[in-house]
Amino acid sequence: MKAAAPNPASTTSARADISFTPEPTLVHDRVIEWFEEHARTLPWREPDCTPWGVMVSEIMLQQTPVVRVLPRWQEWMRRWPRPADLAAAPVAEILRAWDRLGYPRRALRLQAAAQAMVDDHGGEVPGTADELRRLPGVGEYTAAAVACFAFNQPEVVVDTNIRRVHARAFTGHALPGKTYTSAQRRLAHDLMPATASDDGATACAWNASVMELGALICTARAPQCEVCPVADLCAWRTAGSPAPTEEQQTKGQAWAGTDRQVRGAIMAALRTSAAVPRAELLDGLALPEASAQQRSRCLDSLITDGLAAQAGDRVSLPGA
DNA sequence: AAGACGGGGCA
DNA sequence: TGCCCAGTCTT
Repeated sequence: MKAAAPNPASTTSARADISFTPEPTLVHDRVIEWFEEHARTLPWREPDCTPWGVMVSEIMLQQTPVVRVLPRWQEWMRRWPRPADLAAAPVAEILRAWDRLGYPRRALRLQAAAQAMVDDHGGEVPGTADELRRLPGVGEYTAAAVACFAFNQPEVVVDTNIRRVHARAFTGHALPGKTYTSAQRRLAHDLMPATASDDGATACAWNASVMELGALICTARAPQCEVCPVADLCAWRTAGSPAPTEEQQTKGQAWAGTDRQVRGAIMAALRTSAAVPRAELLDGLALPEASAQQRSRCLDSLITDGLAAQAGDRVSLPGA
């Protein structure tokens, strides 16, 4: 596939004055060619996958690795093949089917998004990033990703993998830093292939290819530069592969003893049981270090979030 | 701009 | 143990 020159006039910014090292078109061609040869075969990338299938995959893949998503995605698509199917499903079943993907509020938001599609979009996944962005649980990344991967629209897709590849190949940094800056957004935009000649096909290929390169080769910990198609062009390599600065270190979330751990333990217990007395549920958590107050507070927060329900003394998944 | 929000696998 | 992963939402 032939990549064209970067977008000349798709914005008001004076792109023509910006010069990149390395030359973007060269990187486009190399990375897209690499993708065509080495990309993983994933069900949501198959041509027959519906926009809904793409949407479900994108929500599941927020902060969750592909290998853990695969089996859950297969089951979800079998049980709820259209937005209306998920919208009509009991919340308890959805949370059980979400299993241990983590951040279960994503499952709730996905159902809310499905309901919005039924209410406002004729039961279909909306086809533009602006419409997608208004759905619950759909942020800047997911809106662009679904518009691009399901509807072939040349949106600027930027995830953690893409930020890292950009930081290394074009900015010369080891890591992109914790926050997504306006400078990074502008760089990603300026690096997009032109859309005039091919209706955005190369732009979408570029998005998918850079993401895959970041996931498989240009990884955070130990990048495999030996097999990288643009190693000889990479600004970070050219600079001698400097180590990450203090600023670029990732924050690292604590886990042991946090409310997130306790909430997760409560959800795990609720998924495998019918309604249980509150005290029995909280006392049964295998978390010796969690105080009674913390357990109680976390259960209350889950109820507030709509992830658990209490009727009288008994607690269960919502609607169960 | 920073913090909350799950969970498992790998170095 | 610490770090990382196709982010979003709230303050």
